[in-house]
Amino acid sequence: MINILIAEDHQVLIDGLRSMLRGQADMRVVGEAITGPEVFHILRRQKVDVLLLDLELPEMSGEEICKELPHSYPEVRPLILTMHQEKERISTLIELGARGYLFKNTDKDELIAGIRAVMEGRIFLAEAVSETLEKEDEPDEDTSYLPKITRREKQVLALIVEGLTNSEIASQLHISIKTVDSHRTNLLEKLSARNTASLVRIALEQDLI
Amino acid sequence: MINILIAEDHQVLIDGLRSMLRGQADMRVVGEAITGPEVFHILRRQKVDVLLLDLELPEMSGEEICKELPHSYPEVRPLILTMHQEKERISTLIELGARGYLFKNTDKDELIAGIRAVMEGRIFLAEAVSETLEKEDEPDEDTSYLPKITRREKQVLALIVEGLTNSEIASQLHISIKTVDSHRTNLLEKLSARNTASLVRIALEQDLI
DNA sequence: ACTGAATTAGGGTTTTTACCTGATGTTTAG
DNA sequence: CTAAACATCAGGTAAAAACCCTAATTCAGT
Repeated sequence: MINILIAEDHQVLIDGLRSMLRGQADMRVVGEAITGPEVFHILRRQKVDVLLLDLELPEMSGEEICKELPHSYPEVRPLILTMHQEKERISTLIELGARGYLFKNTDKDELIAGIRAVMEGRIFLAEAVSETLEKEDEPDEDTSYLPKITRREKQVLALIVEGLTNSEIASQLHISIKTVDSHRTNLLEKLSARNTASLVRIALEQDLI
Repeated sequence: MINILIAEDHQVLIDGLRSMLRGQADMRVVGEAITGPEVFHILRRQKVDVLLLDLELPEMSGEEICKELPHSYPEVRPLILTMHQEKERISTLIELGARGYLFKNTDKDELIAGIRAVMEGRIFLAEAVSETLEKEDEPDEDTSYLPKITRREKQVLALIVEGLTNSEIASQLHISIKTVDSHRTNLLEKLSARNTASLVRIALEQDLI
């Protein structure tokens, strides 16, 4: 018997998952947690094999929960269930101990397959995830690949995003305005930005600060 | 018999809704649409009383669907089902013809009550929505209140964030560079930004685009 | 010790942004 | 209907950013 805990704050989703699992004789939903702390509250008194985990729970992020789990409950296999497909987060979560990654547009078959896979100790990624991750390996052809920003450039970039001018950044870092200008030019080049506006947008979107 | 069409692109949600409606003898799910155009495709050949509508469908926004519905299918009552509670959008959607507004953390009772209410011609708002709307009246206390950005300013802001210069924005919107400059100045003032960089940061942080 | 990247910095020019004052027609909400 | 808010545009100025070229020093890795 596979004991499943659903960690999800939307009742409709919970019902959807329960309904998908209803037909499986060897699977049992042993609880529902709608906040992060509740997950641990239930784990304390209930044997759980697979944790279906929504990443956007109140009070505690999915990352935090995954980070905590291996210490206290190493036998629980977290299976991430999320709305968005950000390739950045996927690898992070797998490193933190997540055993699978599914989207909320998954169907019954994929959900069941995912649960069985993580029970057998394998890592299960939804089809869409695999596609996303594969693209990471290829050195990329024409699409914007991530250029390496240096330490200093990162500092300058952070101050630009905060709204400081070149002269303000110069005095803050005790360097010349011309140097800041150089870093700025290099940042524009590396991030393929046409001006400050797109530079800031890209920095925030790619989480480079 | 109440004929219900589910417009939702996440299979788990669809199953959740179906499962919640299963017990109701007088309700019948007559179809599932996972994109905007599909909604109209099904409406063409199927009598529908209540449309359970997710706002984030592919290919067509919830607003667009609500705007189209009254013309072609005035008998269909749209019941919005969404993740986020943005008070701005709620009133807009009600004006566009939405008959109800529910969140995805709604429970079975509220969903059923909502469907019956809109069938009887009433407007049904989830509890959480009513609370949100009430707060609109209060002029806010000390917290950073949101300055109202006008339609035009929003357009200009979006183009700034995309990295366009004033002259590019001017030709795109068919107005003078000086006018774009005015809008830009007003945006800086309204959002308390000191320059383009902070303007873009604030716009993205506050999700004003 | 050599190499390459990183950091630093200068001069000079053009483009863009920021800010000022003022003005006029249109839209909207009370 | 009427005032307020919005959208439009002008001239002018100063500051900032963007782009050009060049080049010295430092620092890490082979």
